[in-house]
Amino acid sequence: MNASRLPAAASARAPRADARRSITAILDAGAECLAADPEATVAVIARAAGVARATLYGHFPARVDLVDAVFERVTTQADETLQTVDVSGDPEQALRELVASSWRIVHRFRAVLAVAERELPPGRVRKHHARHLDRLTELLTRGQETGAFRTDLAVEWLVTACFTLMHAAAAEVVAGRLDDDHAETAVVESILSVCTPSAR
Amino acid sequence: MNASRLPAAASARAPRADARRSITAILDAGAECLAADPEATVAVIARAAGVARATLYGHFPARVDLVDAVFERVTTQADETLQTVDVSGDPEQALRELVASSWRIVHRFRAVLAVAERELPPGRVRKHHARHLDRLTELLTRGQETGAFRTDLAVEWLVTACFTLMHAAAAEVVAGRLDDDHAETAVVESILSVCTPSAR
DNA sequence: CATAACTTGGACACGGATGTACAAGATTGG
DNA sequence: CCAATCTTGTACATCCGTGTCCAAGTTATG
Repeated sequence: MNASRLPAAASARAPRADARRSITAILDAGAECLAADPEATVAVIARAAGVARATLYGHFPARVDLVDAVFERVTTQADETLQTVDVSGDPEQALRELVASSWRIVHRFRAVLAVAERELPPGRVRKHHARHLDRLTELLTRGQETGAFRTDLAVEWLVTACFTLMHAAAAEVVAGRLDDDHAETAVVESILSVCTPSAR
Repeated sequence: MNASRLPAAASARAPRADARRSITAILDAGAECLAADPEATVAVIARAAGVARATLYGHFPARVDLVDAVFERVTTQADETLQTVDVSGDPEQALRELVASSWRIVHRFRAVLAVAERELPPGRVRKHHARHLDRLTELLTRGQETGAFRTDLAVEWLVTACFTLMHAAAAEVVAGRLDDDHAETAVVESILSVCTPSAR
């Protein structure tokens, strides 16, 4: 379905500089557009990328392929950013820092996650997301073992709670009901409260 | 657009028993279908209601009208259920009970909320939702005054956190990553941890 | 610079959802 | 029982997004 005029996937070799430029433009625009509107049209994304629709279809045979590529790219970039956070020290402090670094990213691409969840084959999402889940899971588990975090709730739930609260904080900022500074305090403190053993 | 053959909105007076039956059937099916799939088609909903598509359009001139009506109905029913919860006693205990009663409802209709948020004019959602927000806000405020709940975070944020955690728990149950009992414990305990002053 | 690789714009087929329009039949309610 | 009210099936007009196909123009690259 795509081997005639335009190089897609892993057909021949050495894509031209030309093509590479288009591809990254499309991927960038894709991330942007899908983040703003999960139902963004292929046509819209192409226009935003400053490229003809036909060109886009040349590189991504179907919408699904585009979404998948965008999703992969976004998660990869996020991963690179988050790898700079040191999570090996004091669990509580590490969680503070990880959350502070994560919540804006989590937010910026929540919509991309949503579209991926809806349009990609089952499992694909979790696979790409694994790194992030794992990082948090590991930290929380370690914290549970050292007694820094509560053990009466399952790690999986704690992970979910963390992500959820980050999303919520970000959404509130977008809605204008919370400013950046307060949001960061709120999300960090709330998450700590949830993960920490209650002294009540 | 709808005054010729079928009675819509508030046209003439006294709709026939016949019609009232259809309407409630449609509303029920609408809630059901939209809860299962936010993108449920008008045709699907009509079929589920055991009614012809034309009949549905007779009562709800456009998809939007249907969604609005379903949303209103759902929030109203939820409100009736939640009014049975006594929130005048000990704040902590009251919050426990309110959350326990709420999260299943929140869950059952989270998708309806989603569709309403996407298809209804801005503001419409918050208006219908006001009762629920208010109830929680009131309780939390009272608790802050009596010292039962933390005051270092704004009530608005605490409200958001509560709703968010309920949604999350519901979503986990749906995804099969959490069973009902554990979910209830998790959501109640987590919310309490967030709202309660930290003794750390 | 010549050739292969890439882009472009527009036309088109297709499917699915929305909303309109009727004419004929079934119910209801006074 | 009769007239107004409802329902139904079906057909149709529209719009919109996806994906395909080309022929002609551009651009990169050995």
